[in-house]
Amino acid sequence: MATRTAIIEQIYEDIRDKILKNEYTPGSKLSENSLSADYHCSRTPVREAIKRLEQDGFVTVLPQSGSYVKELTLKDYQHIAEVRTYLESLAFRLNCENEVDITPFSAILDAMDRCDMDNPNEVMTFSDLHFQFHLEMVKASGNEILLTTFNRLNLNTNSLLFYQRLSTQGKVQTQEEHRKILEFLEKRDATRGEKFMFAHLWRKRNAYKRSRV
Amino acid sequence: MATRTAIIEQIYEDIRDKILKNEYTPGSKLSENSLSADYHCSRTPVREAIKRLEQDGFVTVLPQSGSYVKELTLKDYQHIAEVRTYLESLAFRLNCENEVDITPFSAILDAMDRCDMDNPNEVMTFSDLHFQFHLEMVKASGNEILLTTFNRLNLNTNSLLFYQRLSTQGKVQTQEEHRKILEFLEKRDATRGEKFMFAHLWRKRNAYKRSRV
DNA sequence: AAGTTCAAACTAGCATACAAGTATCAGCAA
DNA sequence: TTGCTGATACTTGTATGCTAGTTTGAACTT
Repeated sequence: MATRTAIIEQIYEDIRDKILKNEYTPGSKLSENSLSADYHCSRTPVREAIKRLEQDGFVTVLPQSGSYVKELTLKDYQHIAEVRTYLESLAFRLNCENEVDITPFSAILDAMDRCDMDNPNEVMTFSDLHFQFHLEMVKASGNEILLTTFNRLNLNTNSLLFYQRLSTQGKVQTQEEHRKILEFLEKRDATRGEKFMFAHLWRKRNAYKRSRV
Repeated sequence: MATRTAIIEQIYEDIRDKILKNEYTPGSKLSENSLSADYHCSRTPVREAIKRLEQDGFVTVLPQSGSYVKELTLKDYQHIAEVRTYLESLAFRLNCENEVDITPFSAILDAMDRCDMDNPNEVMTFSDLHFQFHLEMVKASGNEILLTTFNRLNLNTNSLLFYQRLSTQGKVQTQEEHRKILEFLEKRDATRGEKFMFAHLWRKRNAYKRSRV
């Protein structure tokens, strides 16, 4: 049975995906009326979906006026990268403590290795898998609150965080780092592994910071 | 002008406060009908407030059945403490980078020093100031996303995190650590300061973990 | 022609009505 | 007495109507 309340969830995800895919561009308006027409439902579920999007930082609501897709600045990206760095460092530490199985992680890395970086489609796959890897790290931690916090962290950033290194060379370096992270995880070396994980992510943060000009 | 939409905000905060004050005990039901009667409004704003409470982890909504105040387990407290540790460590590092002024922090610590731990009221004040200190650390970082993330981190935990050390002895130790944190902050020693901040918070996390029996 | 004003149209906030799923409890059977 | 069943009352989910704030643009003034 698809529960009835799933309608809101569905609208939420659909709008969010369209924002992530840039079908709704930053600054564009999200009208309750037109959206309810699009989804063949009343304004109520649309309204609740928009409220959630606002909560999660995708949308800005101006009272009595309208809802607009939020524009993220480079500074926002930097801030998100900062928080992500720390959340994922925590995830790594917890995974060491819990002695998680690394085979699922290895599987993802293997799949990433098989991607041909001269094929745009596979570059996309590579990026998706890359995100999967990091998400899996958080999921495996067994800390639900950490996972929720991570998921809420405006995933707009995926594009910028992970669609960056497109070249075969970039792939090799990224993968080397990922393998090393897994090595530390296998050895349950929380201290050094966390340091490495931190550096892996913080570098990207610094890139945002520098590019502010 | 008090904007009209403030109604939802007001209901949200009121219910949240009542949950924090234990006026609504964990497991108890939050009926849209009775709440809308309490607040002399329709179900719509109440509904949106409850949806926000659900998002923020205070309430569990069972479809077509009802909303209930979430019961937090010791494990939840541990998980929250873990995430807080890392978020505040980040805050400390950013404050070092930004070379923030430490006087507001000192002021809070001074006020804490003046609390008489034999007077229950002042113990309460001490706890509030304690939370203020940590919140200020996050606010000063200038990372809005970090602040939002921190604020959402179910503040139920305050009671357990900060109402713990009630004795004069506990106060002294806590304050010593806080002063040391400020010293590191003043010296802009991100590396060692962050380590100390981490230890300061992680100890509490370990206390939760141990007490699981 | 440019700026201002005011009214009309549009937007979301809120109230209310109805639909549909869930829980409860009385009545019955074993 | 205990366990089951079914009807009823109650809950939230969704639709819709009305209100009030916001925006827009055309007419008017300067």
